[in-house]
Amino acid sequence: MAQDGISEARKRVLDVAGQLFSERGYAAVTLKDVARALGVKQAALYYHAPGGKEELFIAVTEHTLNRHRVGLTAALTDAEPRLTHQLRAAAAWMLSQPPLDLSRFLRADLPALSGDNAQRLHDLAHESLNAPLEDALQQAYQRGETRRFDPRTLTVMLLAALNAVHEMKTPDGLPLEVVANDIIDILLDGVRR
Amino acid sequence: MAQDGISEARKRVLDVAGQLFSERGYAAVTLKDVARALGVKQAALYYHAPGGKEELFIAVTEHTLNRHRVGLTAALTDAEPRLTHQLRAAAAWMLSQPPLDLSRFLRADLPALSGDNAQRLHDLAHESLNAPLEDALQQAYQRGETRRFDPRTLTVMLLAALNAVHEMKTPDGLPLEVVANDIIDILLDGVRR
DNA sequence: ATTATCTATAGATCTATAGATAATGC
DNA sequence: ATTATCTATAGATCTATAGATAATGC
Repeated sequence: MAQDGISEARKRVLDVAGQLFSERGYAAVTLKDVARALGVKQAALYYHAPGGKEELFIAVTEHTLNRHRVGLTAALTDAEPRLTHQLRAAAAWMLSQPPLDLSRFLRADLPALSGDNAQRLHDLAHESLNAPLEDALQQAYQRGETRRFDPRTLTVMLLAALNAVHEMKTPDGLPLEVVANDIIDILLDGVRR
Repeated sequence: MAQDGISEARKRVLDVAGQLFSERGYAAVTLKDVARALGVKQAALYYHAPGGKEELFIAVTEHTLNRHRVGLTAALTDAEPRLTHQLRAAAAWMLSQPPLDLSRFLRADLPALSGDNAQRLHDLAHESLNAPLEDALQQAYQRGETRRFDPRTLTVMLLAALNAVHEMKTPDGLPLEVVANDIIDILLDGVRR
């Protein structure tokens, strides 16, 4: 067993449930769906989340958001300190993960939870996703790389656009990263001649 | 009764159910929720949609997407034929409507429907939302207003970003349209210095 | 003893159907 | 006759609980 108190079985539950919740959202995924994807019976999930579906969703979401906080922060700090490279690294990270529909998360998933839990996850999402990007944008501005703009708006756009790209799964054509780089080029350079 | 065979009661059902489905998605909205919002009993919905929840969702979605096709096309053609004005008009239209999370729609709502219906709604969504914007972008390119770029990617970004803006409901601060114009400025001009 | 599962089932919720009721329009 | 609702309820699904089982670790 791992020192940090997170067993193999638990990690697998969080990963598999995370994939499903991420894809279809809280309401559309039943505990039976999760159990089937894991190859266990539905009641077995109550061992890992005695509080039931809401507790499972919260644990899964915290797990996912913490992974994003670490991965996104690492991408931004490890990249060459120029906005283009940082955003490309951030985009590559986001595309390596299951799609994350923040809009649905805030508008549909969170309101289905108890007020306290909703607030906590809302804050964690902001801290894990928006904050690192806003900071990087802010610093790029201070380095003189950009004109004046609202980093909150650009961050929301970037997250929404990257999630949407996940959709354009390019069955045949160009790889996702090419499309992601297009997105960043547009955000940085625009399209006006 | 209206000539076009759409009664007042039916229109109200489509509007109210549309608001709910748009906000929380197919799975998260129960027929009881819709009925409560209408002030009727759940069984009454089977008069308007004898086929049940899926049929209701399909009617509602077709209603919503057709409204968008008309509204979006009108915004684009009525605006002065310059990309900035056209996109601002398109943004104003989208923000005047209930939020539309295309990502959730494609990834969570459609897969819950029968294959045929999913395909039809998928096509209608593209025809109503993406196609008008892609055409406008294409024409702007041909007028020489933009550099070369992929209109599909920019359209997906724009729709995702406008939906996300719906979220930043600016309890106190600046009105949504200001944020929407920021978005369009960034897409057209970028932020790089 | 702890971990991770199982079977069986209660209780709640949700979709859908059957049949009745009342108002309006021919 | 058509439109738009209602009450009552069957059947399916979903969440959650109780108690048993088997493997591993002390």
